[in-house]
Formats: sequence, C-alpha cells, structure tokens
Amino acid sequence: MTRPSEVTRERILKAAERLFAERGYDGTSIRAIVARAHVNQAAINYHFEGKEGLYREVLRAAFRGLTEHQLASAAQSGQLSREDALAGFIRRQLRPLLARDEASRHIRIFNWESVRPTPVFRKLLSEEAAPFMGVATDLVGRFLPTADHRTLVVAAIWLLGQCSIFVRNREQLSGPPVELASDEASIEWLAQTISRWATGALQSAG
Amino acid sequence: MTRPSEVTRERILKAAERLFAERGYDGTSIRAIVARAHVNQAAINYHFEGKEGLYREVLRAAFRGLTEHQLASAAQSGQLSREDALAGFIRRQLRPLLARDEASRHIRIFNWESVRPTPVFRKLLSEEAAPFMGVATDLVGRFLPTADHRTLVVAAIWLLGQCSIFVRNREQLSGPPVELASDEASIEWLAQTISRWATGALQSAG
DNA sequence: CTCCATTTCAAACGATAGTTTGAAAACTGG
DNA sequence: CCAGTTTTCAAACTATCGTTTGAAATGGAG
Repeated sequence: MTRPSEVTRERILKAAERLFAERGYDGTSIRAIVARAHVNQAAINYHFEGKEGLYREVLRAAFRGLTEHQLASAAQSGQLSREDALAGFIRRQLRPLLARDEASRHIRIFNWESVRPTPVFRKLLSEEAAPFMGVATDLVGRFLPTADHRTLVVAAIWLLGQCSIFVRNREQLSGPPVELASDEASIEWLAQTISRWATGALQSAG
Repeated sequence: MTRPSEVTRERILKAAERLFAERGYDGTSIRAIVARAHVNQAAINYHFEGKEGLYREVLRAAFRGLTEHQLASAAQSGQLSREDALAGFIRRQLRPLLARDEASRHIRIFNWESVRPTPVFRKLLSEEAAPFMGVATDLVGRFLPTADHRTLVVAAIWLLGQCSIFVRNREQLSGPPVELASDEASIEWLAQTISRWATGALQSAG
C-alpha cells in the first residue's frame, strides 16, 4: 500500500526546510514553498493542515537529524582519551562551517528558534534535549570528576558556546573586519585551536 | 528652534525598539508600532521614510548603546591585572542576563540579525565593529603575547561565545532540562565560573 | 492676528499573506 | 473495467501588510 501522496509530501518538506532555514517562519510564504516544490498551493493545507503544521514537521525532522548525528558519534567516544573525545566533539560541532549541507540547514532552523522560540520548539526541546545534553555533560565530566551536576551542565553549555558562535555567525565572520576563512584547512585549524583552549581550561579546572 | 515633532519621533523609536527586539523585523508591523507609541500610522513614513528607515535608526541606536557601554568600561581595564580585566569583561557580557533592560533589548536585536543579517546591519558591522573587537583582542592579547593577529581575533570571538550562548539562549536555559537560575547570585557564580575556565585556558595557552 | 511651513490624522490603495472551495484528475480495491 | 476514495488543481476569499493621499490641525515668525 504505497501512498502516491508521499511524493508530494516529501517535496513540500524538502522545499520548506530550505526556505524556513534561510528566511525563518515569518519570512517564508506558502507560495514560495509551493513554487520551489512544484506542487499546488492547497497541497500544504491538505497534507499538513496549514503552514504551522508543516513547520512542526520540519522542526521535528531537523531536531531528529541533528541529535541523531551527535548521539551516533558520541556512542564510540568512550574508547577515546578524554582529550581526543573533546577534540572530536568540537570538530563535529564546527562541521556546518564546512558545507551548506543538511546539518547546516537544521542548525539555521534552530538559530531562528533561539531568537524567538515557538511553542512547538519549546515542547520539543524540553522533551528531547536531555540525551544530547547528557553527551556533552558526560564529556566535560571526564575532566571535572568532582563537579556537581549544575556545574557540569554549565560547563557543557559553555563548551557549546565556544563552537556555536563561529557556526551561528559564519556569515558575518567571513566578511570584514574578521575575514574568517571557511576552507577545510582553516576550519581544521580552528577546531584544533578551540580544542587546545578548551582542553587547557578543563585540565586546569579539574 | 525646538522641534515639536521630536516627541513623536522618540515615541516611535522607543516602541519600535521594543517590538523589533521582541518579534524581529518581519514579525513587527507598522500598525503594532503606532498602536504602542500612540501615534498615527503615517507618522512612521513621515519621520523615517518607511519601516526600513525606522529599523535603520533603531539598529544604529542599539549598536551605539552596546559598544559605548563596552568601550567605556574597557578604557580603565589597563589598570587591572589581566585576570581581573578578563573577569570584568565576562561579567559585563553577562549583564543582560540580570534584567530585561535596554541592553537586553539591544542584544535581542543583534540576535535577530545574526540569523539573517540585513544589508543595513552588514554595513554597520563592517564599519564600526572594529573598536569593540579591538577591546576583546587586546584583552586576550595580554594572555597570548606571542600570538599572531588571526589567532587573537579567533580567541576574542571564542571568548565572546562562552558568554553569548548564555545570554542568547537565556529563555530556553531557564526552563527544563537546564533550569538555569537568573537571580543575581547565580549570575555572579556563572560569571566567576566562566572567568575561571577562560583564565585557565588562556594561561595554559600563553 | 495672519501667514505659512510643519506635523498630524483618517481613509484608502495595491500587494501579498494563509486559507477555503468545489470540481477535475488520479489512483486503488474489487 | 468500474466505483469510490484519495489527491491535485485553479480560483477566489478574507485578513493584514507597508505605503500613499489630501485635508485638517498645529506652531512659530513677522
């Protein structure tokens, strides 16, 4: 029982993800989505019961894509030294700098939400952010074995902040006055530099 | 020659700053602004030549307010030890966490711009970000006397990232699963904790 | 007070937004 | 192949957007 409408559904989701990532919820019109997806305008209401329902689906997919990627990589980090695990974590966090791929779009959608969270996003975050935060807290916990839980959570966020500022402001930082390069070698250098500093901080604190 | 229209102008600017900070450029309607400012709808076009012109003025005021505050505080940091100067810088960066004051609104406007920069913002940034970045690079430069300019710029951004993630995501972090408190004592603890880690990183790197 | 530029105002404009409609087309199970 | 459901489609609907208009009100200079 293959559903013929799945093709339309997927086309809408794909187009909507790109546009929501690029222009945000308010800045993206139904007409822009259907034009890119090559479907009829009423298809969105038929398949998703409106713009908001479509956005909900895009948000869920983005969240799933991001956390699954992070959790999968973190599963094997126990075999690495804490320093190598930290460096790998930071390099993965900086990955969206390299290409405008799917992960990059997912992060952009999250960036929009971080400015003005929708109720849909709030719910998603409160329900499903715990595993990802667990990965990060476990990582810093290997450096801070005596720290309490609150400190570990703050340390995890602090670590994420060191990466996210480069990812989030990629566009501005590529121009003057910073002129941050985005070729593979430069990003690798950036990842190693941040890893060195973060390692120094955690080692001297633990 | 006092201009009677200044009252209307200021009322519009004040209302617009609040709404742009809260809902972003696209999410804020002219009608919402004039309703809050208690002025006629056409006043915006009369005084600012349209919504975009008004936004330009709000953006300029926000930029001025933020950087002036930072630059003024940085002027006397040369008398402090590098560790104390760093701690003060971090504490000032975290200030918007304490209250929803003017600085908090300015930062929110910048957050909107970091997701999808308007041409107005790009120009402003490329022309006037240098002094502020200079303060930050000078600060980290006291820890990294042998580093080249690119490394100092990256270190400055890296330092800003450690603070901005808490400021930017204040709303989400105050809820589950993080439950970050925002009373004065908690923020002071946060500032000292970040200062300790950042100091450790820069000391071990320099 | 009078004159004239400045400022305010209510109303309407064209454009675009998200959604609804009802019929046509396509597909599926029998 | 047919009957009945699912899916697509062009068009129109209502609401809201930013902007424009032209007259009314206001304020200061002579």
